[in-house]
Amino acid sequence: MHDMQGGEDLLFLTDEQLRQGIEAMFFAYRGFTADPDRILEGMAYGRAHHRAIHFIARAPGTNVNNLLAILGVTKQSLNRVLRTLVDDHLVESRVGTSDKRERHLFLTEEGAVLERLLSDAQRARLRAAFRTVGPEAVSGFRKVLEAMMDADMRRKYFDIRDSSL
Amino acid sequence: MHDMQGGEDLLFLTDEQLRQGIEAMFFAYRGFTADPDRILEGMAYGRAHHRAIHFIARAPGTNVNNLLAILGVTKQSLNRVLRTLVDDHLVESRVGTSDKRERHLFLTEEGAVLERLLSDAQRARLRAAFRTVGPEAVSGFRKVLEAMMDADMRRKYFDIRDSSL
DNA sequence: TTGGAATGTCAACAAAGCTGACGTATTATG
DNA sequence: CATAATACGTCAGCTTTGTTGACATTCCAA
Repeated sequence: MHDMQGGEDLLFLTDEQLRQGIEAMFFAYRGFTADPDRILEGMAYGRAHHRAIHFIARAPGTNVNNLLAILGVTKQSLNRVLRTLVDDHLVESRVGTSDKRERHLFLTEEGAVLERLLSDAQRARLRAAFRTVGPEAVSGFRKVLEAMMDADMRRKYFDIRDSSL
Repeated sequence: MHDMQGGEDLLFLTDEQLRQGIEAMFFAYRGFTADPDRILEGMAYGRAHHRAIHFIARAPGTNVNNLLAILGVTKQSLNRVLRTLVDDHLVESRVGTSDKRERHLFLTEEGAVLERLLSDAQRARLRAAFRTVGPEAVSGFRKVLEAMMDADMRRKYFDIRDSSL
């Protein structure tokens, strides 16, 4: 009994291949967060602080509502994180100019230092991985991740992406 | 002033590209867990239960220590999850045959039903993404994820992968 | 027979999510 | 102008999932 189909084109969608994809995501995400986690343990901060710092660095002057939408948490949860960062002078919260109800968020010098420390570690891992596999594979990696996002998250991802070109 | 280098080969490692990779991982992981999370909310289970169920389904008869190593949590944390699953008759814990200190873990019929429900949902999302981008991109996706793992996790990933062929 | 391994369990705690309720500016709107 | 809606902050309490530390049991192996 020989193969009826083209092989590669159909076989890559078997349940087994999909399960391997699932496990790859699981293990890779652990590696992805491992270095920043290590840096933050001991400090009074965690992964939630890292995420906030990352997106404030990425979109300086963003307001709380926007950050809320990107992070996908409640304002109470974000506020707890943001409060410690503001108290510790890593983040500055400025009253809005056009709309004074809004707060615009910026990293302080000190905040930018921590941000760089964290993102250097995370980028180093990604850079090593990217270098190992080559640009072709990286392109595929990005395509799959983008296709995997929820539609509204994909919109936000491209928003941030396109606003920093 | 014209380009001195090949472009693609060096540009794909700019900090901007790496940051986009980081954000792609963040948003994609959210999508990756969204469907199982939705299914589990309302039941008394969470993501931790899903992970345990997944790897027990994947390696039936695995012992606690092995599961501990794969999941990367403490035995106390795993035990809490495992206990509820055993109490609810989703997981069976059999005393080891060769080494009676060990417990071998299996899904019950009922457990297998839930496992299928969860993994069908998760696989459906991955399948859709994979179909959208094509086998070439999927291959790149897998390569990058594997390169991103910690060395010991990569070993475990391949162990599981190769044991179910 | 004795030390170490595998497992289970108790207690206490922390990080980070959640809901609900409420207060206070500020802006928008009828 | 009065009122509604928005943006933000905060209090209280709860859940999930992780952590340490301590201790008991069972069993394998030297």
